[in-house]
Amino acid sequence: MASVTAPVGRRERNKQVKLERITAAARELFAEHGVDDVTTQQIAEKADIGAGTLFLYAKTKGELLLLVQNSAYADALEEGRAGAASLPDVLDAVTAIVRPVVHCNRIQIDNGRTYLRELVFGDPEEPHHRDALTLTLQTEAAVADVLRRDDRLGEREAATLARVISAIMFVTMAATANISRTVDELVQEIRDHVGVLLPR
Amino acid sequence: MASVTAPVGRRERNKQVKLERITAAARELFAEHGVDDVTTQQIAEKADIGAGTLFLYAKTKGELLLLVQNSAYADALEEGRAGAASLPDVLDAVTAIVRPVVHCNRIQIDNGRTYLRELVFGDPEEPHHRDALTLTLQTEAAVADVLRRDDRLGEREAATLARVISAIMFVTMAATANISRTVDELVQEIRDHVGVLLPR
DNA sequence: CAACTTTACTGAGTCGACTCATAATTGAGT
DNA sequence: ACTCAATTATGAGTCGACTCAGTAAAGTTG
Repeated sequence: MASVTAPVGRRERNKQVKLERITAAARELFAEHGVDDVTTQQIAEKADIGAGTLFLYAKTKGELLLLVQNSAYADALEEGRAGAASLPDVLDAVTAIVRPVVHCNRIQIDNGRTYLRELVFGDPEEPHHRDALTLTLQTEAAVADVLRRDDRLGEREAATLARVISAIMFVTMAATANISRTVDELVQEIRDHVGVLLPR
Repeated sequence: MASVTAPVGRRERNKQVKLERITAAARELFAEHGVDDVTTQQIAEKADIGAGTLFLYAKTKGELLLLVQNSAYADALEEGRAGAASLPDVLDAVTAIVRPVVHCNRIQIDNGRTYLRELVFGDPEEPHHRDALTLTLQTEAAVADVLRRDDRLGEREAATLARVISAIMFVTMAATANISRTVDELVQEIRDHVGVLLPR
């Protein structure tokens, strides 16, 4: 998990600890039962905090899901970057980034759907929401890095193509938000589209 | 308003009447106060039915919004088709269809956002949901009809281009779901994109 | 360290979407 | 007209997300 925050007084440290307890509790419960079948009370109980305290760390249950998925997403992106580094073929390398990202949004299909819904329609001013958008851009940047290896692609072409791939990932996941598809099927579908777009 | 249902016994007629009362009540209240500031109780009261009865006509409050917006959407599409018929220029004609459709999803910006959210993430098996998807396809068909006037565009080209325009409308509205933009600004933006795509 | 300010925590309470057991209403069969 | 079996309506009740007034824990100052 990629932590970004800085430590200071006891207050800050306590806050950090609680945030992590909440994240862990929510992640486990969401993964096991699905977002809709977990109450905020249960999460609070598991995290050993008061029911109201939860809402000091995430304004809504939806934001809480963003919080949880973000931490999984950050891990997935790291994994994808590492995998891509050792793959010479550009299409393989892009796929290596795509797979874990798709995977972490499909641990529970309904959770993935709810996550995307929050991402698109939640309040973009909320901190966890901003984090989510940042991760999206970081994914795009990772893809662009891979694309730049192909010297037929200039800086601009790589950036645009990366955004297009990012859009395809998003649309593929959103369009299937209600449908049971395996991660492999989704990844293959995205890979096919990307294959068409890359220079031959 | 484009009604589709057939009349039969008293039972069916009563049902129809109630559905219309509900739709009218919800439409007024949503338009005046916004979806989030209207309770299902208020709607039931205004429609003069029991609180539970509402949920026999729409499984969730979200479905209720689809029900309402669909009837406005159907009107808007009719208006757009009529307007397009008298405009010789293809770009103007497409814009004539686009404008009322965008408009009816922006009467209240939050309603538009909630509508799109339901459309993408709601249960596609629900009847009102299917109606909404049908309207989207009908809009696409109306655009395709206009495009076919240009004889440089074959049947396939017109169909594909119509879908692309439909996608642009959707994405433009979704991407600005959280942002205050006037209808005119959105329409202009869409028109610009379409202008680029049409053959010159 | 005592007095005081600021920040964080708490859980009982609110509010509203949705359910469900019960009661009407309808239409078919006789 | 009179069963009787659907079908439809009802509203009190449930359940859970979120709030808020009161309390506790840091931090700060002299």
